[in-house]
Amino acid sequence: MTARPKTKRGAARRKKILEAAEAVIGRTGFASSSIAAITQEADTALGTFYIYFSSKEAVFRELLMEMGQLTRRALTDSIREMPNRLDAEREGIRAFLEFVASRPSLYRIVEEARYIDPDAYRAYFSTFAAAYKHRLAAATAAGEIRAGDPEIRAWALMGIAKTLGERYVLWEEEPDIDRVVDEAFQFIRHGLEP
Amino acid sequence: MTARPKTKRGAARRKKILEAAEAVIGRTGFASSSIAAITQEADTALGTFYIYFSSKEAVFRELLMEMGQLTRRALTDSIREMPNRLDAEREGIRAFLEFVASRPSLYRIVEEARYIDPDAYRAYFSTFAAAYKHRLAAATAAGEIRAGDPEIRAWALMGIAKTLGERYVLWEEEPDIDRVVDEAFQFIRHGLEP
DNA sequence: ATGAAAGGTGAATCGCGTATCATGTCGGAT
DNA sequence: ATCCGACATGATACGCGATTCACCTTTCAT
Repeated sequence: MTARPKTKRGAARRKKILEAAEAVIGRTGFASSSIAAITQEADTALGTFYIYFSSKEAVFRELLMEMGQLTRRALTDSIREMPNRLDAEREGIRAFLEFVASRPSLYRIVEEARYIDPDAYRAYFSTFAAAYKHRLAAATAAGEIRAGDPEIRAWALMGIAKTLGERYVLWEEEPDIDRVVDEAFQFIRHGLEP
Repeated sequence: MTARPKTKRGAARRKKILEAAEAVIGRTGFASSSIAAITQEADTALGTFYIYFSSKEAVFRELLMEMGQLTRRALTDSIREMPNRLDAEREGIRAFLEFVASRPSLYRIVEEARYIDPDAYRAYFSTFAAAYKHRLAAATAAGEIRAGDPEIRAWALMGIAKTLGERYVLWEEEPDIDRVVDEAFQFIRHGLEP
């Protein structure tokens, strides 16, 4: 019944399966990732999977959560020291693209969530958007950026990041993140500047 | 062997199945759309499906092509009369959002192509990007917009459109397209203006 | 050292959905 | 009116993969 592991052995095994799931699903997509393939990648018997996860969807959901936490952390860490919104935008994009480069599987998993678990997908991005909107509104009030609907802007900016991440990080053998950040930021800066 | 229809009856039947496929796949996603569900929606026997399509992937690919043509047409039609790039940007976004509103299924199908047929998905957007890039480069040369990498800009702008389409058209009961276009365009205009 | 709980196994079950095919029906050319 | 190719049917074969389960092994508290 998908119990939490109660020994270090169990915890290690669970982790191994979770990592294998990330790798396999990230590589071949959700549909073509069989439990057999995942457990094989984890050097584990098939049945063991069901000790820690109730279904394929369940691991998927857990990976989505993980992605959310990691992305959030990467972004807040990169932004924390920035003196104003525009600098924060630039570093936020950089952090995001670097995160995509470091965990490409997780990026693919998030996008595929739209079809596996639409509610979770919506919640995922709506949460990001809400925080983003809040920051943009504060920056507007502080006069750091031009006035404008902070929600629409938040979604537009997320759209830029998502798409550039896919095109210039996932699709590229050797991503040139600095160049992409610089070019994108020129556009965004003028778009937001007072 | 998936022959082209040779009578009007055949052509009508094929079309009926294609439309049913668009509806069903757009509504429930590719994975959970069985041939049975599609043929049922088309008031057709299951086996008839295979007279016109060799597999589920095959209809999917055809729908993707259709979407490409329709989107292209909608965009070029809306842009044709525009005197400059900035006006074209504004009307291009509007046309895209209106197209999403009118054919939501097709939007979902395109995005799901990433997982069903990755090569086709890449080709799809790369083709758009190439044309877009060309236009942005021309506009730069004409002094209509500030200098900047036209390719990165093209992908960034496509990202904005895709994401706003999803959030403010697909997810909204009664999309307020004008408002979204106005807000997004303010941002884009300043981002590109000389 | 021991036994009970936790962890691990993989063959077998089971449901589902793709694709086939043997058997009709239709339509329009002659 | 007849006939032949085009169309249409739906029961069924078939494969695949998720999930289960009866049984075995390891861990660790006592």
